[in-house]
Amino acid sequence: MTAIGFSGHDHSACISDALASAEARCRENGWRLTPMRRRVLELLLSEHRALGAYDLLKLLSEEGQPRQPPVVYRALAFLTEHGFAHKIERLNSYVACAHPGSAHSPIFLICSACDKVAETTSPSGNPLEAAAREAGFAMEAAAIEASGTCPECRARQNEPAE
Amino acid sequence: MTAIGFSGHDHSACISDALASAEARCRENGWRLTPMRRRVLELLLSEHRALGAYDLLKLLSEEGQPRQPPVVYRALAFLTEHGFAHKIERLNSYVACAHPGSAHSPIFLICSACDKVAETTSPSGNPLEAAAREAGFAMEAAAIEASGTCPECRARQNEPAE
DNA sequence: AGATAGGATGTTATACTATAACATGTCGAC
DNA sequence: GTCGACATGTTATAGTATAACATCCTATCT
Repeated sequence: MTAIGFSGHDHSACISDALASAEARCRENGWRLTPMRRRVLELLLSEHRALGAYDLLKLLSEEGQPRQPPVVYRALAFLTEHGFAHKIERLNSYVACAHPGSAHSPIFLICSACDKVAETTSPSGNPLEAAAREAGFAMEAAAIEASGTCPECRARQNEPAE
Repeated sequence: MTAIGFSGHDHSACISDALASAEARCRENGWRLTPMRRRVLELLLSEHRALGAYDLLKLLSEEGQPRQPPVVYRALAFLTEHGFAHKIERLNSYVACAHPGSAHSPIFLICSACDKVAETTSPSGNPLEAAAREAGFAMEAAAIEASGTCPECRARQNEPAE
């Protein structure tokens, strides 16, 4: 599995796939992908970037009636609960899931230069499992977040030109 | 390296070791472990539990003059910057570092039943490194946090008695 | 069609987390 | 002893999140 987010993918397909997958999974499970929830997911999908709840709120407000925080928090709760989005704790913000449908313990690579967030998974099984087992700890959920510089921003820094 | 925090260690030694280590490292590096900073570290060390900034603020206030948020946030900034404490992003709170002195990318095991936090490290090198390298990502910092149930709380749940 | 029950959204208010900005104090180097 | 650097005190405010209650929508049963 490879990191999705920094470059080299057809992003419009990425969006439509994710939406189609979300619709299918909701239909199968009897969840309701309401217009509000769908719209928030679309906004999150529009870029591989983490958006804060209040960023989303602003975008939603610009589209019509003013919205209140609970509206977007509720949509985010639905999306994260069912694996359509993830919260990036370090940024207090949210990204669409890049691997919808598959159960996974994601690893996020957060570029501090351009704010893009790539989602990948551990190549060699989940390392936490080993650490948790050793400690006798029953793991339920995990968040792995790394900050750094993405390939594109590194290239940009090396040929700074001006 | 084993997980420190859930049980089976001499906690008073744990506290005095950490304080001594912090003092030594500050002396070596010319950092100032002021009374305020030292006190916040002591409070964090008093249990292997994550404390919020406002919890600390309350404890400090009870000890004397009322304190304002920046006081504790500044102490926390100093402690985290120099590796004496870590922030637990999922909880918006802070723990004393259980492995002071050694450079490390910690893994936190957070018990959702008793709120204790154990700090351990990956047994087999850092898995993020591999994922990051594969993505061409230059990693600077990482946070690995797992939620679940600690051994003691699991035992308690299994023999619930009454 | 009407009644009803569950869940989704609207709305107000407020709690919790964090920092900006500026004043004041402390301590060591010169 | 004064100067500069750093630490702390203080006020105000920004940013993140949720409680609580009202309303509405939709699916189902009769």
